[in-house]
Amino acid sequence: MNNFKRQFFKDVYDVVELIPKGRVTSYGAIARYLGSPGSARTVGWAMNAVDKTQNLPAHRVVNSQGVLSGAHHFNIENPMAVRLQKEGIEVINNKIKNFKKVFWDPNAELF
DNA sequence: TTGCTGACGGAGG
DNA sequence: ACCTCCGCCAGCA
Repeated sequence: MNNFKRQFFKDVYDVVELIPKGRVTSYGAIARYLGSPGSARTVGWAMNAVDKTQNLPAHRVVNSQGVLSGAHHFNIENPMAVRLQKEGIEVINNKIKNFKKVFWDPNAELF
């Protein structure tokens, strides 16, 4: 059980690392890919636990609406929105424009 | 153990 | 487009 949790976290990080530059995915998509469609919040929790120590593109993970719901967890000097815009993603009012186009679904791209 | 919180998601109104 | 409610799973006091 405890081992399962470890694996779940590890898988989350692995999937996040696989997100291509200029693309984004959602917490729910990751959770679903890992076989726990109801664990979207846990995915967010995992991100919060790792972003301080690891170098993970957590800015490429948003909610299902394309909103940067976790932007306030990033360093003010290096905001989530700016990081995304540097990768060519349009962010307007804390929300990703053309979300469907830049959306990267691990369930479809991976297998 | 209980209850509250939260980087969520979907269904309704 | 906006707001609410409910289900979900860990962490924490």
